[in-house]
Amino acid sequence: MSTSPKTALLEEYALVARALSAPARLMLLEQLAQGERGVEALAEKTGLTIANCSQHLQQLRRAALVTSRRDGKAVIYRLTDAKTLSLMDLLRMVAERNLVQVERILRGLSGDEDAPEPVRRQDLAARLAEGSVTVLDVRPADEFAAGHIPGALNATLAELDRIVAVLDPDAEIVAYCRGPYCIYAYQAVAALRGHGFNARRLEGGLPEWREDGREVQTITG
Amino acid sequence: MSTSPKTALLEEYALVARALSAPARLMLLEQLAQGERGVEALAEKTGLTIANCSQHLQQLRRAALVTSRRDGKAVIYRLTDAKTLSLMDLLRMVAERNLVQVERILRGLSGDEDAPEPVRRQDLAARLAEGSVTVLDVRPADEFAAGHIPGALNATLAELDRIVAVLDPDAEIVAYCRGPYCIYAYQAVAALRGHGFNARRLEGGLPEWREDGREVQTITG
DNA sequence: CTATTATTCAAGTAACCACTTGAATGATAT
DNA sequence: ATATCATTCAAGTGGTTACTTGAATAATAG
Repeated sequence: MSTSPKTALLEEYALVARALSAPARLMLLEQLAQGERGVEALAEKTGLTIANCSQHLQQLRRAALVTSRRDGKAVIYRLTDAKTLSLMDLLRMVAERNLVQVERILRGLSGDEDAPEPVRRQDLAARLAEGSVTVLDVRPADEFAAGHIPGALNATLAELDRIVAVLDPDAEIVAYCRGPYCIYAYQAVAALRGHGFNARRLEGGLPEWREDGREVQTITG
Repeated sequence: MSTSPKTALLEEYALVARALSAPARLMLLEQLAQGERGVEALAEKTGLTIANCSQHLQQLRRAALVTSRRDGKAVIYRLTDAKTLSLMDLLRMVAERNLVQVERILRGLSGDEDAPEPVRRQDLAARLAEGSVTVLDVRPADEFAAGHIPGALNATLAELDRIVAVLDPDAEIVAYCRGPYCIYAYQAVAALRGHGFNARRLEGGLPEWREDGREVQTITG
């Protein structure tokens, strides 16, 4: 108890920030934003070793950004609450707004010229209701199965050619992926526009869609 | 360019979080929330050496959380925009909501028993208009002079006795300080209640009051 | 130009963090 | 109980960060 309460408080706040200060942990949070997961699944998705993944998760837990529960032999992690998502989002907004490098990277992803405005979720919902749009989910099949926007097609970037072959060339396409941290949708839109399609990106991803309270479709295997 | 764009992006986001992950830098941001400052003034307020302070400020600048301009020989720093404040605030909210330690520290500051609800800013504004409340600014005199809530008294914690002597024992007192990161108001309220006063804390501090667009009084020396 | 003042840079040290490896724990099934 | 599986712990290594010290830059005053 040699430290003042002021320093003690600041150290706790700093702990939360430090938890967000490693790319590996941001990747984990992005995965968890899709839904709760076990350690092994997270390790596989992020490419971390299991021990390393576990240690990162414990840091996130210490910062109260995630919570865990036991399910048999497995330990299942999930985001503590929506505030965790807000924090990640604000982090991204500050970075995108103020860091030149970020803009350059994002511009590079979009094919460096005309980046069409992203489609807002409420607009997509309206267009979906009238059936005037094709929705493309650019995530791996297992994540698609666990929940996707109703009526969406599914194809990873590698599988885009398959989709291109069957799409109506005049269709308006809206692509989405895991969320604002995920770049699949950027790349898919760039590729589709390269094929001459009228493609745009959805603002946010599935977690945000869910957060809005909108309908989600699942495939039970 | 051996790293993928995905990793590059996450590293930029992580950079912003890392900038927030040291207590010294949070202290600097709290000071800057009061208004722009030069390096020396910041170093003195935070107790850092000048060189160390300068280096921390450069990290904050790299993360685009603060901006600097030259004014003669001095370099003046300020928060880049209101988003920086939002980030700090969200950080604090996550920490307060979910970290047991934080609650314990805050409870300790308030004299560990009955912590009265803080007064909301709009409520204080209304009460001020009808003159039914005494406002106490618990910051150092120079910060008080640079801007305070109109009609507020000023006393640091060390000077509280002076104020206690002249206050109407029946007065309702609202204390505030630098903002949510600052604990002076907590401590002042605890001390005043120890003296039998009806004292409460203002939610937020002067930066938040200003952010609301409310009137601020200054003393030009 | 030289001196002065405010800030930044550069180099060095101690502490800390990410990641790896291999062993230990905890829950379940046999 | 024993075996098995998922996760966590513990120890070690390389790289990074915070802070200190002393020198270097940049703007102004004389």
